[in-house]
Amino acid sequence: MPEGLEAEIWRSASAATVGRVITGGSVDERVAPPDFIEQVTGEWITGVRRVGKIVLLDTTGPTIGLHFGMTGRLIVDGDAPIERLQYASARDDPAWDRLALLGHEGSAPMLRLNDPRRLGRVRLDPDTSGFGVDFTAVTARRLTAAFAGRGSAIKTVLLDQAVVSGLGNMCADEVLWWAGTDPHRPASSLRADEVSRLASAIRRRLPIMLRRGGSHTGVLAPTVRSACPPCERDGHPLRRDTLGGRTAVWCPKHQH
DNA sequence: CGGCATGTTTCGCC
DNA sequence: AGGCGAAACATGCC
Repeated sequence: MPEGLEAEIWRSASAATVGRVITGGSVDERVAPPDFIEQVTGEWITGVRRVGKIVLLDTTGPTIGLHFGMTGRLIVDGDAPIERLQYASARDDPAWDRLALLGHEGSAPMLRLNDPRRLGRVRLDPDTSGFGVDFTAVTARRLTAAFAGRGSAIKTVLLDQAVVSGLGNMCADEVLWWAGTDPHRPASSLRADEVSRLASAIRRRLPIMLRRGGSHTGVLAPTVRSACPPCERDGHPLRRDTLGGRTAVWCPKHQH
């Protein structure tokens, strides 16, 4: 579930660490550089940013990049901003901590990356140059340019972080549902009005889901995805297809 | 027990 | 060269 929306929630929560010094910590060396703690200890956190699905902590030393994979979550000052991760464990087992950053001596870690499946990554000075337009800055013009020459399915192209950054599987299905676009359509085949509807769906629906708490709060919420009930818009049964190796949930009646 | 799961990276094939 | 799709990664959960 960690998509751009979750990264945004965690970025926001991480703001509490700005101005603090990193006094030490621990990492799982399978997901972070071995000298990570050494590199950041003694540095101050000067700001927090988000690029796509990555949370960036700027420091007086290197920038810390946090990538959450499929099951990672961030705990700031002992508080998980997103308690229940869909499809991930609801438990908060310290054995799954892949990173812990310590602040004031004697207090709990100011930041913990907890990730059972260990598909997340912790990086120093990550290269963020390859990311496409952020999901918060999508326009019809930018999408049109990005879709040119892309003959693969629009759903797959939306998930390509070099095209639009921050969209994950659930949000991609969600915006296609709202735009009324069949996820199998070749991206380059979308007409101007269809690209425009898609851009509007991304700009209008995602902020609503962000306010509701993340990518699992849409029309195609996890329970809907697994049960495929009648479409909320027109009553036609939703369909599940495998597309680009992932599950696509969509309505064959109103998505063309 | 078998199958499925939100994401990225890698690899082989056109 | 670069787009594309499949496989791999790792592990909890239903």
